[in-house]
Amino acid sequence: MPPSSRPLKPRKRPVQSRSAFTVESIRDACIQVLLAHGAERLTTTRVADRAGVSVGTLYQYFPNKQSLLLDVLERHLDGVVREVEAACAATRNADAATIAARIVEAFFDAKFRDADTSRALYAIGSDLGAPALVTRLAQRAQRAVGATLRTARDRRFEHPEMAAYLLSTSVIGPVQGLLESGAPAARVAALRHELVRMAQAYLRAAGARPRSA
Amino acid sequence: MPPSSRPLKPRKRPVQSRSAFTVESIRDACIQVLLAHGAERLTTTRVADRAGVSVGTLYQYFPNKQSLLLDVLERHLDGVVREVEAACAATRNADAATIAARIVEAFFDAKFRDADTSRALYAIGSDLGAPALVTRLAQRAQRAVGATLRTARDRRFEHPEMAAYLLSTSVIGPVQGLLESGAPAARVAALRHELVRMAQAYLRAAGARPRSA
DNA sequence: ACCTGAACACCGTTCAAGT
DNA sequence: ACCTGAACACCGTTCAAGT
Repeated sequence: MPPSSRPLKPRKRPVQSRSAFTVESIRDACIQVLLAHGAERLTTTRVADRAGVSVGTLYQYFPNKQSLLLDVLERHLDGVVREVEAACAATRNADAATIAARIVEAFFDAKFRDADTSRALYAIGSDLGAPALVTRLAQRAQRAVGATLRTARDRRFEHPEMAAYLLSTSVIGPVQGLLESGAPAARVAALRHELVRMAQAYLRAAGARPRSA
Repeated sequence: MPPSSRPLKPRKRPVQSRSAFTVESIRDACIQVLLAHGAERLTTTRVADRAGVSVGTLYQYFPNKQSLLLDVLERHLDGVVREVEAACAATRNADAATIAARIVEAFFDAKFRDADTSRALYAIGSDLGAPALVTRLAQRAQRAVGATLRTARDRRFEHPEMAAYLLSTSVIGPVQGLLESGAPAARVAALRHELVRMAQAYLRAAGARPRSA
């Protein structure tokens, strides 16, 4: 059946604790299969096998393959956004340079903490539905960033949302490229530092000093 | 058969002119189906139907579905890179701000010239093999950018390749976000302008003035 | 409540037969 | 040289039957 013709969300919620364990093992198996076989070899049967259940069980909790992949992707991205939000909360009222550095570093580090998984999950990014999810989570990050930018003690931004958008999204490409190419740690570290410089340079250019022009 | 177990490149080359037409119509049909039905409804039979040929014919020129998608994606990206390369060639020996502006604008405009197609093609980005292709073309762009940065009349860069990498990749995220969200033209224009500012601010920070410190 | 796995439909790919 | 389309294998999804 065409997977896009049905609602994707209404996956069943586990009621008993043994099934909560089942669902979690299916998610784990999904990532493992993704890492071991790649996205195109990822089969619902294979995931179920690896999880030690039958396909039927998988379909009791995930209405289709895509919803499983999106669920796994969402959990990953949610963790990343959570760390960005924490960085924002922690740098309120700091100067713009510090804010820029902490935010960029938070995103960067969250992505590279488990680089293999991050990389494998990019493979999901195409399935229709993923863009929407990514957009939604990106907006959450932008809200946090924008709110913090407004508190910068040494800068006043005319369009904090736009600055937040650029700050949040400009990191994506460089990071994605590093993950995909499997760059060595030294290069990763160098680019992390360079990204911070870029973010700071941008905020310096985009925000005016509040008192003295 | 698993699509990843066989070499993907050796697709047949058309010899007679009528078959050259056939191949081109298959490529066109592929984009049309992508736009009309989306990536997950894109079926080799559907593409062949739309192209007015049989599936068998499609498989004479493309060893499998993925190679067709990659071919279409490659043509698109190649065009984009070509425009970036042209912008680089045209701004040699200009000042860093001009170089930054022309390069960012070239990429931006190439992507938004046919925004629908650009957006639809992101759906391919996942198929294993696409990351490699994207990486390869991104490197081509970076070489061009790096070479031009070295000629900037008012700046001297310690690591022109790194600056080129950041300049090239930092545009990807913002543009992708705009395409996916279908942002209105006004917002697109505003962000285009802001991206230029960011690129310029970064080059100012990353490159030293040659004579007077 | 939860699990199983054979059965069904659809799609990628092939190949013997045509022009 | 090029094209056709029925045939085959594999995978997503379902559902009747089990505990």
